[in-house]
Amino acid sequence: MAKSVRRSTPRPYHHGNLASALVDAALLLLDETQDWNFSLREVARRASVSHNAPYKHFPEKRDLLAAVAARGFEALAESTLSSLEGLTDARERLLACGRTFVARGIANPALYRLMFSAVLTSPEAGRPAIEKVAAAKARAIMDKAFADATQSGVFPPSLASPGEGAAATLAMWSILHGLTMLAIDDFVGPPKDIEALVDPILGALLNGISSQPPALPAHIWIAPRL
Amino acid sequence: MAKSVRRSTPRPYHHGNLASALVDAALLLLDETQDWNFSLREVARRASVSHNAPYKHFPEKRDLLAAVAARGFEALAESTLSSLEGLTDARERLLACGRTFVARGIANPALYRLMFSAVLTSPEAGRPAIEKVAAAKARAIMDKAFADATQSGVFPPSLASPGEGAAATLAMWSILHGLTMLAIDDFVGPPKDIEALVDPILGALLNGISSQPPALPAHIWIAPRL
DNA sequence: AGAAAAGAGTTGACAGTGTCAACTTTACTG
DNA sequence: CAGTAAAGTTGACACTGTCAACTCTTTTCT
Repeated sequence: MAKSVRRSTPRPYHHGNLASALVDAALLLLDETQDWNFSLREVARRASVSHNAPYKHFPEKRDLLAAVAARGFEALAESTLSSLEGLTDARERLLACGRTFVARGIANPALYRLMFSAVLTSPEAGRPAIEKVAAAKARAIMDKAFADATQSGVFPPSLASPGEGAAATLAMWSILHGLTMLAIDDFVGPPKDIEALVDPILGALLNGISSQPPALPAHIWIAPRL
Repeated sequence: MAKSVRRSTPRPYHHGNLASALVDAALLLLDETQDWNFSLREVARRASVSHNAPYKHFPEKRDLLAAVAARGFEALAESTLSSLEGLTDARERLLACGRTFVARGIANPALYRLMFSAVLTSPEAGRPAIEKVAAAKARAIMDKAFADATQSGVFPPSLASPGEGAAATLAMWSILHGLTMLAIDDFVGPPKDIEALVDPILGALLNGISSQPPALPAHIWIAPRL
């Protein structure tokens, strides 16, 4: 803790990099309280800085939370990728995506809730940029798995069209998100058993999609606002 | 506003019934701010009572919110029932349930979010009783529609077994909840178009379920903790 | 009936919050 | 090496949820 200690990363300013230390502290508090109603001041306390220091890095509390959510999406992307390692069957890969998605949510409910919550969304600017790019990264992985599955014949070729493809991925996205939410918000349980349900449930959806793809009413456009 | 005015409902105490007036005010605030971070004091102000009057009816802010959520579930149950009127085809009825479910969520995002949120859940007591019974009422409607569909041959008879039936309804429940959440949290849109996607998406799931019902891993038990 | 108890609402207080403004210290720039 | 901008601090403000003590009204009990 001595000030003379040299770090491998050069610390450009007073603290080193407060910003990421604050995110760390917030991540911890989020896990402890399972709620993002903790005070900015408490976060500052944990980082051993004054109650106003955070404002030099995050204009509002919301911005800190957005940075936390971004971390969550990055972690999700990483886990998903590593869960895909070694799997070659396209359908297997889709199921693996689903399993890690739900598992991560159940492992850290408050973080998951925050990531998909709209507390972050400001009326005029929408979702903060930092979160958008992190979320897009995570989303791209699943979209790719889906596209691969289409190409390798798991789904009918019509799903390669942007419209039908979007509807199908939205369906998958929805069922996973819904299942996770219901589990972490205590509407069904116990959580570990819910995880085991991803395969059969997502499996049923995939079957339904391949036998009769969700037909998009013409002219409808689904905006993936990530 | 004079005190001498006689109401049809006898007002037993000072205000009439503050409790429900508070819920009304909170419902309004919820809709205005799209967030339940409004202050209890503001609710009291709107009901023209002192900042501490609410505590005579709700021990904590959480309890007021629970009452608000309960109202939401009751409204949902009512809408669902009325959307079912005149529909006889079992599959049509299931789709109608889905449509109203999503539509209600999109029509009042903050209320929907509150209803399914875990802010209300206290660590020891779980979800407040008042919300549980209201939610159970709403849930029972969809469960019944599902059971009817099984009985009238939309799904294979194995879905009449408690296990498979539970998994299947959970799948439906999940895809609707997930779709609604993604829509109201601004991950996909525009909302009106998402509503139009309920039929094709839920339809695909129903197809998948009937062609190959989600098989429950033995011994797994899904607790519908409503 | 009247007295006593309970219910409903009020006033005042307390610690704690998010954020603003003004200040000091440090690090980097020309 | 001076000067400026970034990073962090101190103090203040209005506001919050909740507790305790008080008052007024309604109900209940003899």
